[in-house]
Amino acid sequence: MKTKRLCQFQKIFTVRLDYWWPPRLAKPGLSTTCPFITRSIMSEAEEFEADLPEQIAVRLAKREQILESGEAYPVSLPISHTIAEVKAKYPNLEADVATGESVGIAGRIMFLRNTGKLCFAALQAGDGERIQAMISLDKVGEERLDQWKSWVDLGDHIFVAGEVISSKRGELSILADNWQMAAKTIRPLPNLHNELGEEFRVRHRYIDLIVRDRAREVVQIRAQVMKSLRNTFDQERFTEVETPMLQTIHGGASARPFKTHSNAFDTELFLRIAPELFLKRAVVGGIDRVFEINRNFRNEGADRTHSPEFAMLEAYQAYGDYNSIADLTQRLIQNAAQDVFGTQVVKFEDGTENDLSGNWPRISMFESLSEASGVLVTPETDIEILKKLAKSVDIEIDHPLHGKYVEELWEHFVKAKLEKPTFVIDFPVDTSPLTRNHRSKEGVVEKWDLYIRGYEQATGYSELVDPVIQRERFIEQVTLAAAGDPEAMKLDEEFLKALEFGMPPSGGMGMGIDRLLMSLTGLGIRETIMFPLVK
RNA sequence: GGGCCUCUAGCUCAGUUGGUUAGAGCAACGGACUUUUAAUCCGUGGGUCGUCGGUUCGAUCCCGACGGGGCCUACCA
Repeated sequence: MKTKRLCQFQKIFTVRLDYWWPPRLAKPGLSTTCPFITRSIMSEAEEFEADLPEQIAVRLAKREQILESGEAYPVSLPISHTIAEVKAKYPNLEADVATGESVGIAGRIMFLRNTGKLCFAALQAGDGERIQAMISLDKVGEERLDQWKSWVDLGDHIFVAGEVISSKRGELSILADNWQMAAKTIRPLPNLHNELGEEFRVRHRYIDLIVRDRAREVVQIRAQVMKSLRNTFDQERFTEVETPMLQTIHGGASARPFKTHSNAFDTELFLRIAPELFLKRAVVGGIDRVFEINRNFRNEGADRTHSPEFAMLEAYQAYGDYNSIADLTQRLIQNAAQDVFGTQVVKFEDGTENDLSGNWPRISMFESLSEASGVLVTPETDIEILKKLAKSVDIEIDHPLHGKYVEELWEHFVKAKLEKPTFVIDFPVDTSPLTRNHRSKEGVVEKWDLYIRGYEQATGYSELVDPVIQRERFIEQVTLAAAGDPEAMKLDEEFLKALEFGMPPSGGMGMGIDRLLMSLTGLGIRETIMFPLVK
């Protein structure tokens, strides 16, 4: 596929050189009276490479013809109204009415019907609004009508000036006094009557955006969700910052990083897997309520819920804890649903609903696991008992950490049964190196994961701010790394130094924006990201 | 990483149990049409059947490798 595309591209390139380099002489058969009619598109197209895809050769030929008598890509056009403005001004015209108002509009041709002396075209603006243009012999004259018929293709950007009327069929239209090419297209739009395949849509998102309303909607929804999140943070007096994406030590999460190299510093750099350690430095510095929405990069598998680069939200609140930050998270999501959809019960395309309203339950990881499995599981439970339990339900775990077993077992026994948004609270200590020990329970930390529709949506902590314990936890991680766990964190001395200058007690949270969009729309991650990475 | 499936025209897809010339709709080209909405009518062109190799008298079809894509599984705060 790739090589085929490349070949086509090279062909076009070759054709262009061929055209521009030896200055082209006047065409044979060029008539002084009516050049556009006497030279057929086909004979023009035959001058191009024979194996160039036919429709592209034809359109390149049309482009040349247009350029000979004017502009195919004019720099500006006398546009007086958007399509939406014209439609808003005349919402209910009777059939066959002339308004007397002249406008100039532009749009992409999405429908084209050329008949003998009257041509119709549906022009579409970027926002998807459409209006009909009518090109008639008595308004534009024979020459311009013939040019319209031979030069204009589906997909072209066209400017039309004329009176706003309604057609005999009652459709709001511009009856053109004049028309002009706004941008000639070289490639044909795909067949608009069939659904495009998923792969085609992802690889050609710009076409998807042209032809599919929902694709445009998702882009708008995403923008509105971002705006709503920032509004909520603003209301709660949080400050937005941006922290390094290129880091000398990757930390703040356990994931395999992308590596790169700085020539200037002659040093290995990592694309960040999380902004956490820098945002905490900001809190140390006195930015008490801080958040960042930006990209994280993880060099791991990609599937319906994972993308190698993904938008991440992290927020830290001084003098908050994992309860206050859970409350904040709930408000962020509920406000987003309310702001964007006007309801906290969002509806998906397949008819299912996602009820985000009310106060979300908080369940304990150990208690819910004990209940679901019928085996009492606590931080003191012998790891051999956990191994036996895992074996009894065919879960294979090969990991030295007690907490890893607890989490895996919890996912097996409880996760799938969660329907409403739920905070799962109080995680094992040994898998949460950046989290404060629970204020009253032994062996667990003040951490929650938020699950919505079975996906992990967000996570929150009472942040570990004791620099001595933090150092111990890091050393444990480094020991794990030495033992071959590639995801274990590296010791970040600069971060520890910052903590030693005193970080106030804080709550912190992280949430995947793409997954939030999934929860709000029911779409897969490759639909919520406009241009997802494809090979 | 493991398993299964898939790749045919610009797009969506048929089809060939291995056989002369690979089809449809839309799109394109030529023609007719002053109210079309996937118009209609007449005519025409367009394909290295993902790539390379093997089996065969003969391969788009069978086999293998490679490449693209998908699904399941594993990994993934």
